[in-house]
Amino acid sequence: MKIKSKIWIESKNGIVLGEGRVQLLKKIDETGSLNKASKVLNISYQKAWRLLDEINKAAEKPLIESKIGGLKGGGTSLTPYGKSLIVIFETINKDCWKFLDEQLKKHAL
Amino acid sequence: MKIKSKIWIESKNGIVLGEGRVQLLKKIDETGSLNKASKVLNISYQKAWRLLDEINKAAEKPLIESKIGGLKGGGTSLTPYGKSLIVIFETINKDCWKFLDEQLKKHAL
DNA sequence: ATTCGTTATATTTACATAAGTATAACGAAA
DNA sequence: TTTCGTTATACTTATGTAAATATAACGAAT
Repeated sequence: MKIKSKIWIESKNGIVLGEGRVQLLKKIDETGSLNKASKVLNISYQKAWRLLDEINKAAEKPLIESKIGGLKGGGTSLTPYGKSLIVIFETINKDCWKFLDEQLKKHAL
Repeated sequence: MKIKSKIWIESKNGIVLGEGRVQLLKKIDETGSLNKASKVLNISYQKAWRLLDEINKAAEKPLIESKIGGLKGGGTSLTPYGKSLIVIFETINKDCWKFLDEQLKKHAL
């Protein structure tokens, strides 16, 4: 018997961060490109783009910046706000898992 | 900005309890019947039955007891173990929500 | 102007999950 | 033994979500 959880952060305009979105943003930060990030994560570019679009619509301040065109075609990068939000999300997520494991033990399951 | 979560309890044989399963079990406890519970919850009997089947396969000890036939056609009821598990689940779930709200405040979001 | 790799978007197709339909099995009581 | 409301199960049909396909837009450098 084990306890599992999923957490997400949302505003009145939709979901800002969940596990999948954080994973995507981290890969964008690593690669500098939404296109490359989607390939590494093995999801379609369209799905990745839609996720980013939803994040943008839900967030109060921009988490990412996109550039279109140019020699390298463009690219996507994280804002300092975006980076800090990711760290906070992952911290809370880990702490939540720890909390739940403790609760399960406490109730003797 | 608010933080949300879903938790569930699983064994090596599948998911024992989640929010939907707990809701179903509680309605079974109220009505004494899987059929009635499914109608109250506005889900098909087949879906409700499948959920119960998965619970039975996943659980180490039975959470429910079913009777087929008889004057009233039969019925489904919760075992003491099932009832206690529901209480534990709901307690942990509420405590988890509280914990997450605190974490969000702590990180100033 | 052309090239290039990217972002941005619409449209179609596939698939997994839920819903709907149908039917058998059961057993206590009249 | 017939009736009744239930559990149990298979099979078909929708439906919503993801994937696939296609294409436009962009702009720095050559």
